[in-house]
Amino acid sequence: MNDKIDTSYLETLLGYNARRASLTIISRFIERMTEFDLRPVDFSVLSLMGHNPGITSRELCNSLNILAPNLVMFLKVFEKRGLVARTPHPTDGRSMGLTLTKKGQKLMQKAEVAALESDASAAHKLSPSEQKTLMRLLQKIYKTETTD
Amino acid sequence: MNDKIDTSYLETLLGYNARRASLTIISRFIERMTEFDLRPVDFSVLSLMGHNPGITSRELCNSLNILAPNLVMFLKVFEKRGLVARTPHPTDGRSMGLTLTKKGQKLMQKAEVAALESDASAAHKLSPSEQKTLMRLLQKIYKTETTD
DNA sequence: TATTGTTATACTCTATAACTATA
DNA sequence: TATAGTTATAGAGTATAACAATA
Repeated sequence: MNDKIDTSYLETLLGYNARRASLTIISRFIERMTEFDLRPVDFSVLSLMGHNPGITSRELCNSLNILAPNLVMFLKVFEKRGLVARTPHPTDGRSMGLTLTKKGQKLMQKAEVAALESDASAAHKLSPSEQKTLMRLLQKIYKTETTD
Repeated sequence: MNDKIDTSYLETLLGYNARRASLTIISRFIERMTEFDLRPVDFSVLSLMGHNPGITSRELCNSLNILAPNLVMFLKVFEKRGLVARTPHPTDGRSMGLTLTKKGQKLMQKAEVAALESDASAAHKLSPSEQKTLMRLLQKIYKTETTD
């Protein structure tokens, strides 16, 4: 299609390659998650909640680089869908402890399996050892960064 | 900071790692490009134009996954800044051939050097061979995809 | 009839300022 | 005073529909 267009310079850039690969993986992920009516952010928030029962909004925001005002809306929708329960924090009266409901847990169980399947299909051209290497190198990049 | 939050599951997902790494690299890139008043999209468009003189809007859109209506605005700004010249296409009266002006060329020469520097600094924790491997694996992922 | 480029517009995502209640 | 959560809103980024000019 773009036969005669030379993209060789852009392909020498790490940022270009990372963004293209990231978009490829995520667009596949988005498609896969429509079944559960979850966007990538929704998935991350709910997954973190499932693995960290009682987590607070602030902790979610810090971990996922989400701004507080934006999280509020997400949580409202989750509550309306019956996926999340908010219970008063035992010691801090300002905070709310967030947990998945039974319904939320059942949904995320299936969604997390689907997520791994989506990953596997996006990386199907890579050998298991290449996939491991890729994950390691990616983490090496973003984990060396200060969060803010 | 997020000491007690368990993100281990998310870190097993390729998509999560790719997105986090991609954001790390790109936020650094964005910062570096403020000097030239270029966003990542601007850089990609102008770079592709520099390496493919006479490229058309449609070709840019296809190569970079940009929608035509959005490109129009970018090009207007580029023209106003004196970075891009539009000349009638030799054979197709509908198309316009896009080229960098002298000013655009000088800007992109410096910007492309800065881009490579930004990349290098984002990947400073990776050895040269690791960087090469990372690029290869990323390309393997998005190049196996059909563009549309 | 199909395609390039364009206009206008809508929608989503992300960001900022200001408020409340608790600490 | 500082922080957690909330409200309202603004901005950037991305998407859709419809049109004129040319093929």
